Amino acid sequence: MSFDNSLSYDPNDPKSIEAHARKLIGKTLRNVLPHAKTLRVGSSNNRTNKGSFGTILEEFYFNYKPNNSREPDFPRAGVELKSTPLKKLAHGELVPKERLVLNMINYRDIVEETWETSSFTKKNLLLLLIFYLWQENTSDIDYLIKLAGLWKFPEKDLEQMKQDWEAIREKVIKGKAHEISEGDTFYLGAARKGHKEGPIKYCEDAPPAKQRAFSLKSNYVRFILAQMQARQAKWEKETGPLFDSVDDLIESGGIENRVRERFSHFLGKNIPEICRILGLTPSQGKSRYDMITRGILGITSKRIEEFEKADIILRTIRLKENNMPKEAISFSSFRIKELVEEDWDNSAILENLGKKFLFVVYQYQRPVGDKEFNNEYLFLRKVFFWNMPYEDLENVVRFAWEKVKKDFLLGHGSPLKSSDEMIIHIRPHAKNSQDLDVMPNGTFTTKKSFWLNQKYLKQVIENYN
DNA sequence: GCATGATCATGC
DNA sequence: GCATGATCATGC
Repeated sequence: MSFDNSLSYDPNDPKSIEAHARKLIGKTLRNVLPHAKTLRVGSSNNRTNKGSFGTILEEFYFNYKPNNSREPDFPRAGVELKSTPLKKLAHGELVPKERLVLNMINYRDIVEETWETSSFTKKNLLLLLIFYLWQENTSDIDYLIKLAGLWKFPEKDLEQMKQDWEAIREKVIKGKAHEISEGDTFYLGAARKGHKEGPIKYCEDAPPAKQRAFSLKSNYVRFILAQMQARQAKWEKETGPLFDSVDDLIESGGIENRVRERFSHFLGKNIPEICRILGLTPSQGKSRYDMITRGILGITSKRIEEFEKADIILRTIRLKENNMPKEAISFSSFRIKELVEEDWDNSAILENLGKKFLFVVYQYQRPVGDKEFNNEYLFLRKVFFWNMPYEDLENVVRFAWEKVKKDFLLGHGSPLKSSDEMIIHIRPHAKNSQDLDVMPNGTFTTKKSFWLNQKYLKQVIENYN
């Protein structure tokens, strides 16, 4: 399979594929594909403009040629794309219109396979599901896409599916493929599927059997739908938007302009004044300045929808008069055992530091002789997007990470100091000193995380103008 | 006064 | 109960 170079997502990364898929929610293929009307799908000698929803989606939205490979659709990410119709019941409830067909059953191959090595598990363990609302007399490009997201089967369901798969395999081994019926199994069914040539001969001594495909029964699809709807509802509850509507986005000129605009009214103001304008009372929590920053963005104590989608990390920094950040910046605590198993390319720190940051910088300006870091003296100074230069990541952070990994394996609990001047350092990040993590040698140490060095941050902020 | 270790309030 | 996004505390 070949991928377009100019993809607007990373086909090797499940999260990126999912993010691309989620942009479809609330839209139709016609909305997202400018030339949808004239699209012609299929191979060159078999082109048609009556492509089904799934083929149009694959070929023109995800930009790869549909295939019959035994690999998942996104082989490096291990993600299999499936789109499936919903229908609306009289009282408005959305339910799956049909079972979800997965891969074809190959009667000759399955007898040689085990569940673990099967073409089924190779292909279908991580699904990207796109649910669209089917409507009568409507062309595929006009179906409204209701839901999109990754789906992983719960472990106990996989166990049942394994048993179902084995039951189907048993029948084939006994030469009874022609007797297979959907009632044989529980979650994973063997659905009759296509094949105009009629029953196929798969074994000398057995009667020919109809072609079948592994499928999820429609009530199982209903369960998936409910789970994904719940996840979507939770997400909506926990996130707030920067824009109320398309018009709002167009008028304000996109995320970057909206962010500048929101902060511009507050630049140069001190904390008490910002809080007065916003009607906020600063909390006692250590993340109080983060909350004020979110207040300026118009989204209090909620995740920001557009930042989540664009993978932007928002960080608030307080500078002292000499431009030195008062504190370093922390990342999530890691599990040492996971860190030492990582390669650089899939390391958590590379993933984090590879992202785009929005730095919101406040600075103290204290009257001469006053040593108090009082909110009165803290002013909003700079707001800017930043991402770490490639050379810093590859020439410094990479070696820092290698040292950390090596030292943890040798049993050192605090492998990298900020005085090592390697951009990042390791420090405790825990509830308290009893909140522990396990070292490779079995001893315990306080949970740790990576932190961005203050000196490095000072340079980054000074370099921005 | 900085570097390092320890910990907090909050939201889910 | 844990992660988040930070700040607080202390020893050198």
